[in-house]
Amino acid sequence: MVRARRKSEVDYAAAARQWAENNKDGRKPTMRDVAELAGVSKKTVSRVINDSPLVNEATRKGIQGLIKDIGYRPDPQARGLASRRSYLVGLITDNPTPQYVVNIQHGILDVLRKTGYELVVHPCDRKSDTFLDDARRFIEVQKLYGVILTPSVSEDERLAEIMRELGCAYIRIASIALDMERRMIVTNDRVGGREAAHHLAKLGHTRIALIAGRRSFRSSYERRAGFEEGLAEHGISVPPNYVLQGDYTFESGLALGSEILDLDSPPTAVFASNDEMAAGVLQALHVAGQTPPDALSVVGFDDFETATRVWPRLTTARTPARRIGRLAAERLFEFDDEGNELTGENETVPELIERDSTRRPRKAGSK
Amino acid sequence: MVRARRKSEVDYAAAARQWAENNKDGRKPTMRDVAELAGVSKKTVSRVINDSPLVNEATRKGIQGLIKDIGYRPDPQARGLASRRSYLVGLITDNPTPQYVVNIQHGILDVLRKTGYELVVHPCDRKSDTFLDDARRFIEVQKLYGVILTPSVSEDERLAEIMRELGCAYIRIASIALDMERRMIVTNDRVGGREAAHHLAKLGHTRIALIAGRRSFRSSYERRAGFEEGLAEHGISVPPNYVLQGDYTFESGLALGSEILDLDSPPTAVFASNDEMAAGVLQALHVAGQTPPDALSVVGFDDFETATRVWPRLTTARTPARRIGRLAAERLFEFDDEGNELTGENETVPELIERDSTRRPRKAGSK
DNA sequence: GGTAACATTGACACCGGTGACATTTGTTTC
DNA sequence: GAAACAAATGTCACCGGTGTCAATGTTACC
Repeated sequence: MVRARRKSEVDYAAAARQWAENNKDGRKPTMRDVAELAGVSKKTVSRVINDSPLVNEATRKGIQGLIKDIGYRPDPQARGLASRRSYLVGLITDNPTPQYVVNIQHGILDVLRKTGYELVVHPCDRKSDTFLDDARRFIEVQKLYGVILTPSVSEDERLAEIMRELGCAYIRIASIALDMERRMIVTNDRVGGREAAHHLAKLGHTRIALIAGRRSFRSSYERRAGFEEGLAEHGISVPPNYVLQGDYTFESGLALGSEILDLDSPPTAVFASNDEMAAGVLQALHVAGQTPPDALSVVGFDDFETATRVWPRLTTARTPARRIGRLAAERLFEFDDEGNELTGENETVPELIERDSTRRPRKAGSK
Repeated sequence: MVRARRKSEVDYAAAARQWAENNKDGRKPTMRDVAELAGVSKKTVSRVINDSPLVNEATRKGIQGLIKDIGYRPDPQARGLASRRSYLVGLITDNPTPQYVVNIQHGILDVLRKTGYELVVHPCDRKSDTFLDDARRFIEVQKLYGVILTPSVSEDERLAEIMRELGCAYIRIASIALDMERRMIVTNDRVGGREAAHHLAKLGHTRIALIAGRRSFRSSYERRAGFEEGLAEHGISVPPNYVLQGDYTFESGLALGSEILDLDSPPTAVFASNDEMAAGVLQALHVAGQTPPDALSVVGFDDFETATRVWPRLTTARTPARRIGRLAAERLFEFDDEGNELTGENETVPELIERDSTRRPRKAGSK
């Protein structure tokens, strides 16, 4: 029972003091320093910082204390070089909405901060013909621990294939499950579209237009499908001339907004597939001297900053971007290629936020 | 003259072919592979990839070709470990405006992409009491090549002192020169404030309110000072009850906007120290059922996305964030502790963008 | 022809860790 | 009390480069 004494002549606290004295010049301690002070081999220290179970409890405690006292930090480069990995997480994005990207970043960093990993950002252009090569090089050269992908790059199968080939853990954020569960965070945009539809239907709208998002984004399809499904439940459908093709930019919303106004029999409401386009529609109305929501109810999607900056403030389906980032990062760290159960959530569902950009239609019994 | 032949029996192209054949299993080549194929020592290869002048021209060309052919990429970890540095650039921010941050990031990456360096992002909270320690650890542990600091962390002298102490190159982005020229990118916000003032004065405004930005941001002071200076040139001054203290957030603009409306004798124009607050003021007007710019002219600052999303679109002084990021990164790479001349620009000047949120005041002869 | 000066290259330890495997010590089993 | 085993720790080469300094071959100059 009482063992411990074998070598615990070593007084870790004293060792720490000794270091403080002998190191007036402020050299950063290395693993070797720790090992010498503790009277053990580097390997044992290595085991301690890597939480190996093969270490005596007393030794572990002592070394941990020593490490703390002298402020030792393992060098990620050296660690990475020896173990052929790195302590970097990549974020590959090509999303046009800055607010989305920043929120995702914050969410990821919420998790990374506790881990000692760092986030390397990598915006890219999916249309560039060097896109795949660039991404591969990035991942390979940096030996990334893992990568988080946002729409629309997250939807690129060729990229996913590369990740697999390189054996790099990755999490894809997308609006449907494109991959094995452990590799996905799904933002259920379809539900968001449905909610938006219900909202407008309940208000009494029947003549409803739809502005679709950029074709290369799967969310564009999901949001639309959800919306049409939702309307269908109320026996409403969107006629072809009420379906407009946008690209998720404010400018497209602006242009399409005025197109809507010019229609022979304009709708009483529009669902724009994101806030930026919804903001564009609102602006088109203003430019035309009309007053939303009286002239036209507008529903957006995302609830990023823009939604509350415009007037009237947007009714919109919220995409909890920061939370999505957090989930993605958490999942990355419990990433598991052995196929064990994963614990965390992996789906977010948009919540409809009702604000001022929607109201009952005029004709259908507005007050 | 004709030497070259000494050892150039080595056929680099053949060596490359040989590699392709013997490496069916797709191992990543290392410097050693290159060296062996080229029939030289690792050190010589090292010299080639580091552009050392101590290499024979023919040898250099040959090795460069070989490197390209077999797709060799030096390992940044190994390189960094040996030379006690890294190929990472840090971006430390605490700016509340996502659009600013993303644009700065893009600007930096525009430059980094050509270099092989990667960008590690590090938002922080200047008010946290571990802020300085966290930053120090980040820089020290990652051995950052350099760091770019944005307002307001860029204005923290204690942080700058740490950077110097760690011998880490850094660039501070701020609205005045707080440091040696080679360490600064100055965004001349004062001029922006002045331009805004001239604009309003020329329109005929005399009763002008001012919403100041967050006190902890130097830009807040500069924008205000510039604005007041500009007005002074027209013999106008801002009375104390027209000066309101905001914090650069939309919400503060919203709240202060309604305060302005409640004033006994309201101004005919407001200068909000950034677009977010200006957007808040516009919204306050809308909420109160008033119509800008007739009711009140509003000038913002920054010209980020928000400026064009709101209605009326903001007249504002543009902060070229992406360009600022670019300049900062360029400067970082020509950073020079020897005090040689620096070539690049290190100041940006805001440009006033006139849009729809300003017009002549009613009383003073509006049409 | 001898040698100094240069241009070019190489040898080798080392950066700070980890992996694979060996060793030591204490405990159990029979 | 020897064998067998488990727990705890150590040894040593190696990850893929760079720094330092020495070695080599050439050319220049007297």
